[in-house]
Amino acid sequence: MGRPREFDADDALQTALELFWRKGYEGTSITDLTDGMGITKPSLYGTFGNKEELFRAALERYEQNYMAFFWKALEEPDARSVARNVLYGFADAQTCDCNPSGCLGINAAMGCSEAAEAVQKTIIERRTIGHKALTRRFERARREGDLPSDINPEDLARYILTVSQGTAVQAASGVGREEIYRLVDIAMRSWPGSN
Amino acid sequence: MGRPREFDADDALQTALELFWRKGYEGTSITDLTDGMGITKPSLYGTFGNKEELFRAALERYEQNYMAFFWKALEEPDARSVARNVLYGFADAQTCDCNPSGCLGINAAMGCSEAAEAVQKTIIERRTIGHKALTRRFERARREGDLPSDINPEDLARYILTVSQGTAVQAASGVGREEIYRLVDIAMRSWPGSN
DNA sequence: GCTGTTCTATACCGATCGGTATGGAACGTC
DNA sequence: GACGTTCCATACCGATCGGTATAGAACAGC
Repeated sequence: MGRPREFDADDALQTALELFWRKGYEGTSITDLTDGMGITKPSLYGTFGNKEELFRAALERYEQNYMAFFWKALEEPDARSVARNVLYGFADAQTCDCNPSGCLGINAAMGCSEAAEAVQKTIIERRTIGHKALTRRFERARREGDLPSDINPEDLARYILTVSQGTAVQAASGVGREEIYRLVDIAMRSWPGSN
Repeated sequence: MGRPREFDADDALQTALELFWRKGYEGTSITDLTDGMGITKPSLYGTFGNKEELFRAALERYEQNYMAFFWKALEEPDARSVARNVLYGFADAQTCDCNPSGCLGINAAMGCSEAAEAVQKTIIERRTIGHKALTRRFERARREGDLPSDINPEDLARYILTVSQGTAVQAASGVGREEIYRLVDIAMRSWPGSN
């Protein structure tokens, strides 16, 4: 029933995702989106609702397609491997030649006007979810004797994620993968009992 | 000669600095600025040139008034104290109740449109200057036997600055000073010979 | 008090922002 | 082949973007 759409909604969403990733939420205009996706404004609004809904769809796709390593890393047998895989997983995602540099969440949510507060809040919530999951994984490691009992799992998780957010800034400003790898090696030296 | 201006240019610049710090370069509109500074558009343009020049003036003031600790830290006698002072200095600046949260350079330069490319580039250059200065300080420390000779000063400097950029993201998303202090303590454990 | 200069207030500029109304083109169904 | 439905193209909407022209108000020097 009805005329079929002339574009692939999945391809279009992928393009929107990459644009938001590269230029942020407010830095990407509707014209940027329609030009990049190769569709017209009514098609965009008809298919994706509005700019904010499109961004949320892109964010969800981003998490499923590029942040899957994080949840996978939590299944590593020991806490040190979890931390390593998280750090290197972020480093890889942020410096892949086939992706924009840096992190979608950070590029999109920093320094935006009041109009983007809802989007900003959502991204901070997502970060909090990741922090809580990593904290729980480290709590388990401590119960299992995998981490010293004087370690605070919440602080350790925040440290790992903070380094990853820092590498996102580095990557966004053009620092390459090899440099970031070496930096992550140094970060891992802070691991309990490393030296 | 001529009518004297009815506002204090220094106060106005300070207000602009705080607005840019809080909402970024593109996230802060001219109306935000004039409203906050309590002046009209012609006064703003007459005094500061245009938005970009005003931002550059605010950035310079920011570095002089809020980033002075960094250059001071380089004068510490040993490399470990340098690193500690840099990390805690950033943490303090990013989480002071009297300032906006986070870092002006990061809030302003992440995820902006092509229109802000020149500003973005300037901020990245400033970061590079800081990285080079810290690298040279660590090179000196290595020569002085203050750091092991198998340490790469450039990578170590990048690690310290990356953690600080990560804490800027944390602070901007509402994480408090005490949490960031504890995270910095963990980061310092990666220091050569700490454990 | 006049003049020249500098500031401020208002109103305005074209461009772009996110979003939509309208009309015609392309389909599946009957 | 007419019909209802869906999609696309164009043109448009009010609001806001960064920036400015114009005109009057407030001063210093003479």
